[in-house]
Amino acid sequence: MARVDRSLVTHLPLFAGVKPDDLEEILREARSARYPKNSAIFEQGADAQSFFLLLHGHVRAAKTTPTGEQIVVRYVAPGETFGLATAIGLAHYPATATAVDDSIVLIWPTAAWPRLAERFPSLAANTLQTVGARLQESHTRILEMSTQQVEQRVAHALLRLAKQSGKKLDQGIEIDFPISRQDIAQMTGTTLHTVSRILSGWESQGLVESGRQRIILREPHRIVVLAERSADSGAA
Amino acid sequence: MARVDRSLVTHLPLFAGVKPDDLEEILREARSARYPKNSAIFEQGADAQSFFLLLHGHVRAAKTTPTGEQIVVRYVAPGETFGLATAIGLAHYPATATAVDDSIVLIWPTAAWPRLAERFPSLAANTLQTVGARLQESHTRILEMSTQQVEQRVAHALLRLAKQSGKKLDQGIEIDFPISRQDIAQMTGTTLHTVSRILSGWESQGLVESGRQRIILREPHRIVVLAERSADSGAA
DNA sequence: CCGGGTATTTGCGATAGCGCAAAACGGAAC
DNA sequence: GTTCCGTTTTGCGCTATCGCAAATACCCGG
Repeated sequence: MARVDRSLVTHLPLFAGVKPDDLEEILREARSARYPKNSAIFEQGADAQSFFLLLHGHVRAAKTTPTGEQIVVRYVAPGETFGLATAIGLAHYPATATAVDDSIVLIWPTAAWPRLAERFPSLAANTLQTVGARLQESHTRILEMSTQQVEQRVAHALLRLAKQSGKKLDQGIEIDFPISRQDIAQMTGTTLHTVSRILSGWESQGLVESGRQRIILREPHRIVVLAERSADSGAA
Repeated sequence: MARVDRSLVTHLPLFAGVKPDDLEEILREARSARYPKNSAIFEQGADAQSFFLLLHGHVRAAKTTPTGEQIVVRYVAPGETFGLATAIGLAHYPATATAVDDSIVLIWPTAAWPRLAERFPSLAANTLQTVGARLQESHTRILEMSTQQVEQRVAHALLRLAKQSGKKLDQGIEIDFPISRQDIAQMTGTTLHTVSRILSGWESQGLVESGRQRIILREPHRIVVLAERSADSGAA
């Protein structure tokens, strides 16, 4: 099996506090794979046979209801893990993972987790921290959905995406992977129609520039203001 | 310091796979305390100086926005941990914890966590699992808020409370701690008014019996049906 | 360069649920 | 028993947002 280039992963928070030799040992158990744009990595409900570290590209994790509605749980950026079902004690994946761009991942077999976690406490501790961070994010999202209107929620969602996966351009910050109105709707608990209306409005005010699966934040600061403004404060 | 009675905690999932001697060592680092009904255990934003295991009673974890709106993050039942800020790498509590009933807790100092986690991998693994389970619950809640109407969400919330903290009575299942319409609103992303209207409706159909901070599910099965029914299927 | 399919925009009517306000109720303290 | 305060109930108008439908616009493959 091809050796993984350590320089890509050494400085990830996931491996903070792991000694180089130990890291070597951890990486020896992984293989790497490439997923082309729009290909499925795993399906909700399938046996959790592996867990993943994204090296390159972007992955969308989405959860589907029995009746077919979907929500986007999160977008995975390079350097982040996903598919940790095993680590948190699930036999099946709770969501579906899809590459939204050509992506390269490291893959560990589920069976390797217990040994790795016991042998490398830093790895377990780091994983606990990332899962905890995701829990915080979920709570924040619940708080927003409970207390804010759609426009604010969309603003927050885009700002978060920009921070996580934004590419700085002269004209502003571009979300660095293809994302549709529908995706944003599924991140914010609304419909693609409403998202479209909101972005149209922003576009006419020069706040964003957007097109087919593409969004550029032209005036991030003014969007921050939008995101934080309380329900009443009206517009012109 | 008073020795903690092992029989109360031995069989908790948190300590699964921990040897009796080790458990003894873990418990030696804890002290216990009693919080009377409606007393604060810690405040959102405060230094995370301790983490907790609830032995008896019920605790509400709630998150507040800068503008003062609150949501209930969860209710803690006996045997569950809370205030794990440290374990997930936070220096400050992300929510406020309040005893909703006279409660007894075990308290470990934050500083004890890193050593315990490293020394007892089972403890770390179990904690990762509980945090993971909470993450799943949060995602479920987000999914519900995104796809269901208020009545279904309230139904789900009550069923979950009944499962977690229900007391079986002849007449049905009673939520075993004081809980107001406002609390339920804050768990489901709606207002106390709407919750009140919904419960009034259910009461007149004999589904529930409720009063001041008290709810009995008289016909859990019919509430399950309500919870699962899709948006359209109308009522009489 | 030309389809065909997907994504986006936009209009318009319907409505679930909010927000405000006021009244009724229930419990606890004295 | 009475008072006081927090909780619950209920009425009513309002509106943010949905849901449906139709028209564009855009991109990709051939």
